[in-house]
Amino acid sequence: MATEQRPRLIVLDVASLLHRAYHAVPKHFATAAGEPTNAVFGFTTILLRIVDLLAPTHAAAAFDLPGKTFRDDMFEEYKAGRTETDEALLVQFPRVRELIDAFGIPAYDLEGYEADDVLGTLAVQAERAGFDVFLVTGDRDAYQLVTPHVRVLSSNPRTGEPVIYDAAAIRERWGVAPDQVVDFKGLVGDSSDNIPGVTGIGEKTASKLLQQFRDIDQIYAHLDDVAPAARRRLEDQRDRAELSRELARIVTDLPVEFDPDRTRLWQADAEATTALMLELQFRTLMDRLPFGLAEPAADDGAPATAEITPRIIDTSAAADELGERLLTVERAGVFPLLRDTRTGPELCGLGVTGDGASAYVPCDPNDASLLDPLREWLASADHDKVVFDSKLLRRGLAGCALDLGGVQLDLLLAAYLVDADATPQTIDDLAFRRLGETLAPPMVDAPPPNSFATLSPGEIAQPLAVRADACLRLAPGLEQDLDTNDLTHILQDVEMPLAAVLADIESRGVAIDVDALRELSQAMQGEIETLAAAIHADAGGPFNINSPKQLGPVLFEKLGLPAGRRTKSGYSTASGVLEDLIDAHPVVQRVLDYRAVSKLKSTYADALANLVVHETGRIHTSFNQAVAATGRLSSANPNLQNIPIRTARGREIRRAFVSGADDLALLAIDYSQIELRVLAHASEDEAMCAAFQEGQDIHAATAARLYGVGIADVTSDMRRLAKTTNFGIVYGISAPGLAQRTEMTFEEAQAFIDTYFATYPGVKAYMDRTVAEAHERGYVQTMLGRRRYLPGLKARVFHQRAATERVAINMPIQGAAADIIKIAMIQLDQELRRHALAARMLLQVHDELVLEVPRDELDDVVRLATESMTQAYPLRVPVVVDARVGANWRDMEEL
DNA sequence: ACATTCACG
DNA sequence: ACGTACGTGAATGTG
Repeated sequence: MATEQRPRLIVLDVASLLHRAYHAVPKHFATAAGEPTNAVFGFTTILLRIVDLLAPTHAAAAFDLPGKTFRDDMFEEYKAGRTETDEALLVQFPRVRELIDAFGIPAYDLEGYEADDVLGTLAVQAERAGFDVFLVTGDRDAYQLVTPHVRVLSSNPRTGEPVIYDAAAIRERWGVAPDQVVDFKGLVGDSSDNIPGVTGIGEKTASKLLQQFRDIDQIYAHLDDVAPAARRRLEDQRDRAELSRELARIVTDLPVEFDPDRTRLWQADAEATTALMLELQFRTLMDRLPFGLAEPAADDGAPATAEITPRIIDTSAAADELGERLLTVERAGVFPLLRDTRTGPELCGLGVTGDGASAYVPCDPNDASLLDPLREWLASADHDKVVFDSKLLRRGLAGCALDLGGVQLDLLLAAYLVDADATPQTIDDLAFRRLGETLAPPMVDAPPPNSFATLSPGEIAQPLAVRADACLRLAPGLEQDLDTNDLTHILQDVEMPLAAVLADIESRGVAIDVDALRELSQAMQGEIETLAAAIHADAGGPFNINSPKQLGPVLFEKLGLPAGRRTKSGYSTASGVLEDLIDAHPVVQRVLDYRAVSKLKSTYADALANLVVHETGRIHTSFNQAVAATGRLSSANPNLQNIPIRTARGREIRRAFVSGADDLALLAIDYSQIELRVLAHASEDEAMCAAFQEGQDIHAATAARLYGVGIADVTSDMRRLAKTTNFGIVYGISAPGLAQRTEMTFEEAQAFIDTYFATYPGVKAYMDRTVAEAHERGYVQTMLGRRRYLPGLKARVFHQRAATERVAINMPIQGAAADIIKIAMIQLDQELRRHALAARMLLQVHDELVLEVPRDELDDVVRLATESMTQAYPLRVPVVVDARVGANWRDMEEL
């Protein structure tokens, strides 16, 4: 049975879109005359994207009118507490209205009502008239309007990617049906509209209640069946719940009339549009309008992007043909569609562009047979590929047992090297910044694992091909920038090879003893409850110990402890502050203990256990190679670079990091004082170099010199102060900073630093030189040439400038240490393979590598790892590492 | 979304 | 003359 294609209407919540655009587009977008245009520009871009995405036949725009609405009469506080809208945004409202008029999109509004109500009314009428409706708004109230033919189009606030909400998507997000959305909001409230809701009831509880009882009235009819905590709150706040529900309810029977003729696309006024686009100086956008303009731009703008029509590879014959063709292509852009799983990214499809042609190869993660004919080309070192984020692509391909060779340029890593403080999150980001283009159609999310949703090849082929093509177009500019700044060798010899090593490390994962974690968690829970009870007794009543806002008044008002530091929002209760008050009241120690145990339980014991892949007992972190401005790696999901070590209780967590089998051991090798050794090398300070060359304990040697005593007469206090100062030096020391961290006064700290510089004059000279050079060039660099730009050096506010100067001192040292361990990792990986050893790296923690090693390989691996780490970048002082071995990451023996 | 706190190097 | 050192990520509470 042929179903007739329904006409498709989009209804724009203009204010909501404009707000979103205002915050998404850089503020420097303005006309030559200085009129801000960033929001209007962003709005237009979003509109064009939506039109590309949905191909609507009709469009309408909904506006709010200034003045009171019926909701203000219901509730005085409605939308109170909103911050004033920026002037720079306000002036763009009339502009966007002009634009919409010029596009021929009719505007709907009604005094006393909000855009939401207009949206709702139009949706109801249009659906009745046989339309498919998409409500374009960031306002989640609109979910209540969803029906089989009415959907809401929002965007992911983080990525900006469009998301279509139908009944299933709402259920997935909130666990309720569209007609329960008002009840949901009634319980949860909405801070942006100042809808109160029931305090103490959040999304989780509301969702559970509504699944059980359908709506608020039913909940109140069956209060006896509600858990006591929630019941008390519901009983106390019945009025608020009911009022909130009514505030959230959208009116759908306003006296406005949906007109299918007036809303038909496109009835643009070509002349008015052209004039407006010229006035707003939107030259690049003019080419992208889906309708003709009155006259071509006077001077030619950027050439319109060639139409990209990827061939969809859906048979093995087509795949064979593509595989052969690619072997004749010199350079190709490759862009994958990936989805996140607990084991890592999973490949769902591949876009390839090269030699003026493009293709899309779908890939079922369980059956990658269509990619098989591409195996040779993918692996070939002789066929250049340009990609964005090669580590992610490698991991996706590895899941399909495919290798990647010939990565000639990784755009993410290139952009990171060119300016680490402005690293793009996505290729869309990079294209926007470097080409001034908004890539269209937008990238789509892969369907989540275990979902029945699938993407049709038609939906994804174009977005992937466009991005594969963008890779090729972005390459020359970045190659030029790398070359100009002498960064090419770091990319080729360090970052890109490291990406391959990291992909391997991440895929392998690290074994976790889940039972150990669960036991720890239980013990901690008991401790937390005991401590909480004692703290509440001390305080004379219950309160949330986790809330600094509640804890502050309890300690400093109710119990009258001497108040110390303040934060923006009240008393500081940071551990440093509380530690000074330990003797003032027994509750203080309990709070500190409570904090410590809660932290361990929630951040480590529970979080890690939840991320273990059951089938393998392992956990897979992601090392981010392009976030830290100094060149360091970072680790996330989970962060395995901040596993506790400093306290005995914290170290328990490390017991759960184990080798994957009895015949394997964990080997941890860490650099000894690598940053100070780098400092000694870079500064060529004679005394510091000598101390290292003689193999002295650097902190003790420093103390001996500072206090003018023999190294044998250094007390532990002297050594401790010297150690703090040595660290401080690397951070770009300041007297207040040192005083803060020691018992010294400001004056003593200043004198101490002066003595330090007299002791190590080469260090002082190096620091002065570094800062002077930074001011001259506007950037600092590591020994390898990795750069960091420091615009903050020009700050006129002293403390901002001083802070940037500390960054200038720290980055070359921290960054060089990062460079060194990166080189070591690449070399060690090669050595392990060259010697056909099964040992592999598992983790990098800035100055430490953790490996999993067959016990019979231990001797060889310790030798190779030590060699790789100490010889990675020879310094004029010895580079020293310490090795430890054990069955877990806590109980290790020195070698 | 932002602030506070705290885990690591 | 900054209640602060440099670099990260995560959990929690709150607007």
